Amino acid sequence: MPPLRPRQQQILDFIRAYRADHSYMPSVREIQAGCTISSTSVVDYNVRILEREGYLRRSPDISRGIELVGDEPEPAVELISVPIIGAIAAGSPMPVPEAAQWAAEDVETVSLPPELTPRQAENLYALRVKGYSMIDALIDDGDIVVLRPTADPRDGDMVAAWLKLEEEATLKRFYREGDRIRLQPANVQMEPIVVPAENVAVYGKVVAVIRRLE
Amino acid sequence: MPPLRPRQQQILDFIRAYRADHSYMPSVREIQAGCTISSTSVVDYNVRILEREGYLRRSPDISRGIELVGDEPEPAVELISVPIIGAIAAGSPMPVPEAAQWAAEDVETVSLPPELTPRQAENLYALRVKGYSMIDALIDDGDIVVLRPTADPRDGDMVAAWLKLEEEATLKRFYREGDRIRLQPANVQMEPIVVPAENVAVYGKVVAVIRRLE
DNA sequence: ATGGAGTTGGAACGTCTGTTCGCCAGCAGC
DNA sequence: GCTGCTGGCGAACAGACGTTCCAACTCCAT
Repeated sequence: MPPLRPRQQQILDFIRAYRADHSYMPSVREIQAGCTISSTSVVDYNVRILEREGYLRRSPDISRGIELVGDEPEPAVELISVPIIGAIAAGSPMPVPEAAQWAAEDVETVSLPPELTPRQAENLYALRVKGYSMIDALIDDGDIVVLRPTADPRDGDMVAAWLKLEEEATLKRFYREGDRIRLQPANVQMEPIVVPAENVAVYGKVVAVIRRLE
Repeated sequence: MPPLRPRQQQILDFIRAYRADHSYMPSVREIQAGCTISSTSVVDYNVRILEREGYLRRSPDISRGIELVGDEPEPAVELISVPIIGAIAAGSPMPVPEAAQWAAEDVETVSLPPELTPRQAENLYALRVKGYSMIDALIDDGDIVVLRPTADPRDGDMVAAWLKLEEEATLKRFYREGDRIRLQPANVQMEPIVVPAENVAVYGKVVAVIRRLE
């Protein structure tokens, strides 16, 4: 990465400082005011460079849609315990994660090593896979999948989806295509399925798969 | 704090999940869509209650100006560290585990949680899978396989085998059939291969597979 | 029923905010 | 001189977004 121009460094510093004060991100005009820049276009110009250089990401047309990369507050969490709240299989209803269940003492749990811990490690839960219906996602009978509730999955995310009409749970890669959704098996040899968005409920995003063979 | 209404709990869950996915906060309309609410005013109404009850804070007139109050980390236990001594791919020679390598400081390692630790946990090593040639063992590009050296594998064990003639590494279930060996893909839809015993070198037995998706 | 409190639905208003476009100033190379 | 490049400026546009108002609906005690 080439060294940043003063302006860009100034803007980056401002965003970081702002981030420390609020949990939302600054708007272009707030950056403008904070760095005493006289036009929003200058901010846009430099933020665009910062994005190109990989210092941050932007979501187009979204207010305050800046995301700092490498912003993990990650205070070296050593080992976190994730409850296995049920099983997932094609044709049986999917367990819905509820905070109430997590307090229960009799739930089995699995621990995640640091390498497996996602940046955001809140509200994780795990499911045991029953049967071979997830085999196109490269997931075997007995595997443990670790999930995180997701508000709106991004294209390419591996998600646990419930097909309402078919009454079937499935693990596939998620792609939005207009008002329909393409679910793509992880196994490149297999064909995707495309369904209307209203037929799909996404319960979570797969953050890890664990298979124990001995 | 009084118990939350379902709507409010739903909205709170959505905001938390959303925040796991982005570093900025959801807009009112995104909450609306994500919770399948038919009006933004309903969102506003309930978010107002959540604010009054102290679950979050809002900055008036600011896009995505919601802030969650309170964030917390987690405890820890024990875990063992396994060195990743190389990569495995069809066609490239398989790294041989040597105690000498393990002392090296620059080797990457992966930690195994207690649930993944086999009873016999000595001399474990791990390999990173390159490419899609192990897909019939339900193993994806980038997966980590944890192995234990084995003298004579038992039938049904998943082993890392080196096919001498083909110069190919592979992960398959191991079955002895007289003076030949049947290597059976984990994927039940795929066909086994049968080779003479002298064409197979077994480097280790797979005790766990770890896949990280985020 | 009856009324009121709690909640939802629909729509509109006005502001907030990202984005774009044209223009200008310096500066290096030819 | 001309040209291209970088960086800054100002204004305007279009869409994103918070907010508000009002009608309607549910539920429950009266």
